[in-house]
Amino acid sequence: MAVEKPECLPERLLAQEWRDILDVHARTMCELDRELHAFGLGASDFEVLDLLAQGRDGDDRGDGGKDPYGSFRVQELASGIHLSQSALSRVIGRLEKDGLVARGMCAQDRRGVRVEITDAGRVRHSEVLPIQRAVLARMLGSGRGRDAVRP
Amino acid sequence: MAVEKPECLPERLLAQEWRDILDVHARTMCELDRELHAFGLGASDFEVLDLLAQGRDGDDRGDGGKDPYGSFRVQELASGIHLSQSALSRVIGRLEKDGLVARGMCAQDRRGVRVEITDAGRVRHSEVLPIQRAVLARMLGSGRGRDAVRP
DNA sequence: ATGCATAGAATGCATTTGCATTTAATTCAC
DNA sequence: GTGAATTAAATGCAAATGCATTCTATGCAT
Repeated sequence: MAVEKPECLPERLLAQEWRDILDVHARTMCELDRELHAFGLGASDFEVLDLLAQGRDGDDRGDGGKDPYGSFRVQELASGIHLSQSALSRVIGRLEKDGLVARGMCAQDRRGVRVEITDAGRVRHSEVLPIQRAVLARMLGSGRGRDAVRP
Repeated sequence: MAVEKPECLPERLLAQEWRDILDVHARTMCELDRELHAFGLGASDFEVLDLLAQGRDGDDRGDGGKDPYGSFRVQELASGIHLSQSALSRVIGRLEKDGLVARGMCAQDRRGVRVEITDAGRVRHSEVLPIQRAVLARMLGSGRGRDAVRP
C-alpha cells in the first residue's frame, strides 16, 4: 500500500489553516465572552450593540434623516451579523429587556421592526468598546500564526 | 495570503481582522455542520473523530495495527479540541452511542478513560473526510482576505 | 374588494455548550 | 493504615442557537 509521507498536500494545508482559524476564533471568542459577561453582555449582544452604536459606519443614514442614526431594520442587522434570524430576534429581545435598545414599528413597512439604540445602550457600548479592543489586541495582535496555541 | 496592511489605525485594523475571522468561521462552520449533519455528525463530533482516526502523531502509522494507535485519554483529546471538558464528555457519549468510538478504563490511572475509535468509526470517518475537505477547499480556498464577505 | 401567495419578525422545540457540582480514584500528610 | 486534598471524568442546570412553524402585514391577481 502506498505510504503517506508528510508532504504538504493542499488538503493538509487547508486542514491546518482551518485548525488555526478554529483556534484563534475559539480563544478570542472565549476571552471576549468572559470579559463582556462582566457587563451583562454576550459576544452576540455586543456585536448587535456595536452595529447600532456605529450607525451604518457613521456616514450613510438612508432614512432621510427622519429616524435616528442608530436605527436599523432587523433585516439590516441580520445581514451584518452571523446569526440566524431567530437568534437575532432574541438578542434584540434581551437588549431591549435591559433597556439598551428599543423596538419600534417601521413606518414604511409595518411588518418590519425598527431597532434603535438608547442612551443607556450608548453608555454601555462606550464602556465595553475598550474592553473589546483590548481583548482583540491581546489575542490577535501578538502571536497568531502557529504558536498562539501555547498559553 | 498576507492581508496585513499596517497603514490604518491599529484598532480599526484589529476590528476588521476580527470581523474577517468571524465571517470565515461562521460561514465555513455553518457549511461544515450542514454537510456533516447528513451523516449524523456535528462539527465537534467530526473533530473528535478526526483526532482519533488520525492517531497520535497526526499520521496514520502502518495500516493493519490493532494496537491502541487510535486510543486517547479524554484529557489528550481535550487539549487538541476547543471544547469544555463537559462538552467533550458528551460528544464522546454521543459518538459511543452511535458505535463510532468505545470507552474503556485506563489501566495506569483508573480515574481516566481511554477512548478509541471503532471500525464503524473509521468507516464513518473515511466517508466524511472528503466532505470536510471539499467544504474547506470551497470556503477557504477561494477569496478569503476581504472579499469573502460579499456573497 | 377578496383571496392567495409571500415577506418580516417572533415563538416552540430540540440540540449544544459552559459553569458548577458530583462521583470515583489517586496522592500526600500524618 | 486513615483521612484530607487533588485530579479525571460525568452530570444537573441554565443559556444560546438553529430549524421549523406561526402570526401579522403586504402585494398581486382576479
